[in-house]
Amino acid sequence: MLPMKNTPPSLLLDEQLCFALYAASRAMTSAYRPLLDALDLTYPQYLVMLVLWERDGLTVRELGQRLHLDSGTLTPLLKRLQLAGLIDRQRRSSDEREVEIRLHPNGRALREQATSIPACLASRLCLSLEDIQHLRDELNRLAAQLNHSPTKETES
Amino acid sequence: MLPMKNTPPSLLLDEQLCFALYAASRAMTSAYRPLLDALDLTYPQYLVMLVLWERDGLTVRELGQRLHLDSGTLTPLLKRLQLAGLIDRQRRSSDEREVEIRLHPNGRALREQATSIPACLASRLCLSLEDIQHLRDELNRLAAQLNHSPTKETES
DNA sequence: CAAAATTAAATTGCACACAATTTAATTTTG
DNA sequence: CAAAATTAAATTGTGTGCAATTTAATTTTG
Repeated sequence: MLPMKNTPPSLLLDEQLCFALYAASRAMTSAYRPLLDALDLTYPQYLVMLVLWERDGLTVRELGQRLHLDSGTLTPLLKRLQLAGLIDRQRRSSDEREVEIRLHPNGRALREQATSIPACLASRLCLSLEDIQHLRDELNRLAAQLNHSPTKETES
Repeated sequence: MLPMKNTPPSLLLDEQLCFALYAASRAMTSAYRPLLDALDLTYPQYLVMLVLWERDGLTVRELGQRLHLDSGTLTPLLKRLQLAGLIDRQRRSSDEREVEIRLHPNGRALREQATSIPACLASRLCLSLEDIQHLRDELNRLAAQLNHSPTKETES
């Protein structure tokens, strides 16, 4: 009775969820850029600052767990934040392998200038707060699915 | 009567739509990686091939419009695809400014090996096809919103 | 306790993204 | 038609992402 519409997955670009994600993510980063330029931050640097404003004194490893980034990405990024005078990096005396990241006063103060950014972006989406939250939750579920079911299970 | 829940946008990482997008997009790319490794393609290279499999003989500019990428990204990527023997690049005689990208037989043949990839990925999402399509459409609307309302309008 | 295994950062190398500039070809305009 | 403006790629430079390796510190184990 119902229209049998079982279209198999195609190779058409515009039908790919992956491309919609890729394009939307880059569009979002581009939308942040002019706002972050005013704070002299890149988008990934902004994410690091969000984490540190929530909880200061994390290690590189803990930052990486929060953002799903490894030391190959974080180490040079954090060096740039340090050079900009926003953070401090120092080895933990309790475990010299770990590097603790702490906010400098400048970095803590920068938070004030960032408070208006989320609302500024949200206003451009033409979506209700509920829709935004729902979309965010869907994306988080999606990422969790992808991260928790790797192609090759590491057989125990 | 209804619970007044008008939470203002916060700076908490886990409440940001932008981070959900950023994380989901990278998780998606990581999920493609093992499948694309078998074809010796990176994810952006795969997107270029998707476009060319749909319509051959586009210029760098047309490819860029389709993927929202500029020549700074595409030129070296296309050189690598050419080096891999998948495409051919040559100036248009009708307009020597333009470079036309054409599939090599190898590049055309690679399509067969790619046909199973979308279904393979879709199966990992634990979402119905309808849900996937709906999410894709929402993301496309979101990207369109962000791309069509730049922060600084270029005053005509 | 010393050798082996593990762990955390850093480093190296490659491939994007993207702003800004350059080069070359075409189109517009005075 | 020639100079000016525009356009398309390429180039240059910076900053991610991420795999793979290296270095140094800690933990585990025989």
